[in-house]
Amino acid sequence: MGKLREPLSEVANCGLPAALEAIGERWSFMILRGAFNGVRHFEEFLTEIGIARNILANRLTRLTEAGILHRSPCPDDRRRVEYRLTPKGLDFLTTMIALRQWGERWATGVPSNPVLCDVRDHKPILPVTIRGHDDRILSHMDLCWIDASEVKLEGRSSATDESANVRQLGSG
Amino acid sequence: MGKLREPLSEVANCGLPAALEAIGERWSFMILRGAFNGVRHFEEFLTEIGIARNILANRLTRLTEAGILHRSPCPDDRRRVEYRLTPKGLDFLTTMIALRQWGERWATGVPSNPVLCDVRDHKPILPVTIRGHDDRILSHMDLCWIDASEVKLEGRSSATDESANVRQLGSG
DNA sequence: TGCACTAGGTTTTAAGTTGCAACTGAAAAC
DNA sequence: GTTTTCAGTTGCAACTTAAAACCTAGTGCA
Repeated sequence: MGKLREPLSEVANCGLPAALEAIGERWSFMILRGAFNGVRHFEEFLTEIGIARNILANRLTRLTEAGILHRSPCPDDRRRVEYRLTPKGLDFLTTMIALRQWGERWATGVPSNPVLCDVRDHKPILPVTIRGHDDRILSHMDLCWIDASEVKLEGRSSATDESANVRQLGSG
Repeated sequence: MGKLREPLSEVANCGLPAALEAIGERWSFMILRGAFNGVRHFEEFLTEIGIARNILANRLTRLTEAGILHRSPCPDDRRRVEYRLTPKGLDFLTTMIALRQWGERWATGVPSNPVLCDVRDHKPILPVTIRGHDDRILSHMDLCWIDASEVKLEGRSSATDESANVRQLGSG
């Protein structure tokens, strides 16, 4: 298979292009959502998310190649194949929940059911947030880009040293 | 423009399909990344992320229609158009950071520079996580789906009441 | 053993999408 | 008033997607 598509600009070392290369295609999120809900088999994905057969086969192959799903033949029924989330796949949950919550916050009239809860207390989870080193919740106003060579790791905040390589984020 | 694509399965009231309808296309994440980094104009996006002209025009229109970007003509130069993130767009940052961090954690040899930091102390932000009502960090093992009618809102955890509508998440 | 059926794919073909390059039209610069 | 710039649009070829038919190994059952 040839490749017309450019590999989503490698400029600025950033995990985004890499991530999008793995899961950026239509349906990939939905397939992973299925996987998180216990869907494991081809025909099950097929009916669960209403995707075309050939596309599903292709996406499962790609997600497997990307190390997000693990493909293993079932020992008891050798026609069947089991797709399971790898650690990398499981680690994707945070992103998926963040996206889902965003969709719910801004979609019109989505009552959202069932609700994702803590098994311990059966209370809904908090909205996913960005947190500072001190666990403070940060908005885009509180963020900046700093050159890797200049980040303060554990040292005490040495006042407001005006560094050249600090860029504010987002719109003013 | 006709539409062959199905609207990503509305089964299970979930914000994901809604979210993907808005930003699920190739390039949309990259365009938003640009926007968060202060990119505002057509030609700027064009050179910054290496997208085709017609595709960019199409995506900017769609993101604007989805209420994620706001399009306004520049008062000082009436040829120019300014695209800015709306509150909905700004709220997408959490998801983008989560995806980016995931990409960085699992990509091979991405040193990640510059680093996203807290403007206050110049220390790197924490990895984005899922938190319970009590702010505990939760993994997929700690999560379950509960029917909206049965979620505990503020009440004391009434022991481990074995409810019928509780479904464990992810693989066992 | 033979036959129907299932699971998980491929193949085929039409329809839709993407990417490049060339073009447009209005506003600014010179 | 000619050239340049900005933000698009158009035309076309290459590619991807979707739907339906087909394929193949493995099961269930008589």
